[in-house]
Amino acid sequence: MKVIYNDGTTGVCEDSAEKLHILRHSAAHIMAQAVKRLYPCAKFAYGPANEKGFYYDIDLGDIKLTDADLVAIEKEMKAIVKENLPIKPFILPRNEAVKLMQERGETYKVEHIADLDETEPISFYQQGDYIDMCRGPHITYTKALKAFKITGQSGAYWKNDSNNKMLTRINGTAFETQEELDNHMKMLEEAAKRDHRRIGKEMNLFMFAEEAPGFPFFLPNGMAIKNTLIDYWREIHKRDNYVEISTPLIMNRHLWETSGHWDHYKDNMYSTTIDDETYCIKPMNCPGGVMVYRSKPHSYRELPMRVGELGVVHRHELKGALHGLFRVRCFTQDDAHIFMRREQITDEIAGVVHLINEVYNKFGFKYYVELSTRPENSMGSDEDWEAATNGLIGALNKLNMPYTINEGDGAFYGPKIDFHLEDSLGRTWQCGTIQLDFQMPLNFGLEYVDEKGEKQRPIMIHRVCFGSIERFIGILTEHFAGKFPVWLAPVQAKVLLVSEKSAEYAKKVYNTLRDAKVRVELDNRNEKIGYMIREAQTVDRVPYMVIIGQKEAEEGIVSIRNRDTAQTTEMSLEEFLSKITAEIKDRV
RNA sequence: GCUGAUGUGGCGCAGUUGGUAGCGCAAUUGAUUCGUAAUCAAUAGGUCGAGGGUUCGAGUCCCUCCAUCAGCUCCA
Repeated sequence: MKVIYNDGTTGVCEDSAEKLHILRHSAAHIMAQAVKRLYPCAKFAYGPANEKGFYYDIDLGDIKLTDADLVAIEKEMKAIVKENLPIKPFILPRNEAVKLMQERGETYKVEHIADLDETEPISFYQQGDYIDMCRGPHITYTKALKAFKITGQSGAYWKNDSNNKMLTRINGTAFETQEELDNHMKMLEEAAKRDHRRIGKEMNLFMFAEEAPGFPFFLPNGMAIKNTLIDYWREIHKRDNYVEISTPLIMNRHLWETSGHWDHYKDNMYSTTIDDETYCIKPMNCPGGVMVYRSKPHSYRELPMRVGELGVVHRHELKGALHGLFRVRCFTQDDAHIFMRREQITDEIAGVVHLINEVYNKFGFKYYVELSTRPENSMGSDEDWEAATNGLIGALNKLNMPYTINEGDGAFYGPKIDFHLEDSLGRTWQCGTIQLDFQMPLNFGLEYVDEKGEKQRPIMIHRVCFGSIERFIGILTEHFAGKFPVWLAPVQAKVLLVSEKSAEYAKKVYNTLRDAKVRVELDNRNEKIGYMIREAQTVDRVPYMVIIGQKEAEEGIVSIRNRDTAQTTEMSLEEFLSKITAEIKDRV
């Protein structure tokens, strides 16, 4: 693909990712040109390419765009492409650049120039009468943009700051060929079919009600998944020498002042008044865990103490942020707090990283790791923050774990390692996190007695694997498109009755499976077998359909239809029982 | 919280310029006893998100709230 740079030279771009990025960036310009033609008052802010496509943030004054307007903009873009305008760069010294943008009423660009390096000259790209301040490079003619689509509009703050004015963001995407664009649109449709909110409704996993926005109700099927995950969690934690506790949901304000949450997290905490005193509903489990530690003296011999808690927390999230199980106001953290000595930091963090890695591999998730450093509004000394941050970096380096740094995104009490899982739409969600904390032990005066009989202050790790069990179930639902592996499936086997003549045998098969603790259901309705299979396959997504008719009853066997292969296999009931129970036990 | 959109029986949807709510699936009942992705028929089910207003008359028009969706911001 031929591209032009801001010094006017041209070149050929071979790298496919880079090509796509340039193409999309040029698409953003062409869209802006189309918007300017239709809405001369438009002022442009930022208009970059991203991994999904491109967007442009535009100030349209009081104009509100409708879907029809977006269609018109897309049509105008096609016209610009057809005109095949040459795209030409030019460079201006700073003062002339400001002047040009002022003349054209581009106040956001003027503000942008003020943010740029003062010594650098400023480059512009022009196509027809449209001029955009831009670093480039771009395609050389508008006709090189062959496949694009406007995908929607939304609001976006100028410079992504909620204190600033909200602009109109028009989103689009572009590809090198129409075929790639079509495939992309098809992929989005497929992803929408996997939406956990839709599947959760179909499979009766969970529900929401207007009376409790953001607070999920778990239905029997969803509860089966939740409990199965918890069983798994308890098993691996017990193996790794964790103990488990449970602490109160509601504790008084004084505690939250001590922990620092009152100062740093007040706006997100629900509270209530009991006997004229303010009590808070816990948004985090750590103070509870700390109180358990503090309840008696500890020897260095007890450390590290790994204390787990499946804690239900409530946080008042902004209503616009709520999103199915991905973002709720009440969720269960698979939390644990590790109390340890300074020299145990690296080993303990490494142990947690191993555990989280094991859990994610179990489900076949892709993930990446981020290190978040000290935020602006935080507590503690610089030395402690530096020591804590170096502790995390040391452990990551020791494990050769690649990571990126997220500056200033740590918790208010310490830096953290975040694990981000990718969902079916390519969005990433923070799940696991490991936070190193020197503050909470200080605030609560935690101690242990060392080998010399002297009192020392322990260091604390806060960590979760699933993060939020609710969010994790949402991600699992989309990951598997509702076709959960046998061990997780809410209904693991469904007995389907061909005709009432074999009802007695079907009941026996059902009871045998049920007695072996298989999550089994019996469909003995007067329906044709095809009808029952269709429902078990497409709605319930049951891994094994156990078909029982006269043949099976007479021969004392079962016919097993596999959800994933659609193949039917005949076998003895004992054989099926040992197969399915082994799969459940081995968690496959 | 911000920008834009949406809100009709359990679910998915239709309802033309305001005239008193319909369809498919599911449910219930009856018939059928039928072997691998939908058997036929009948029945029942809705104060059209909530509250105000305009009108002789509002699911349709106006206002205010609530919830949801796409994003922004924020976060597990």
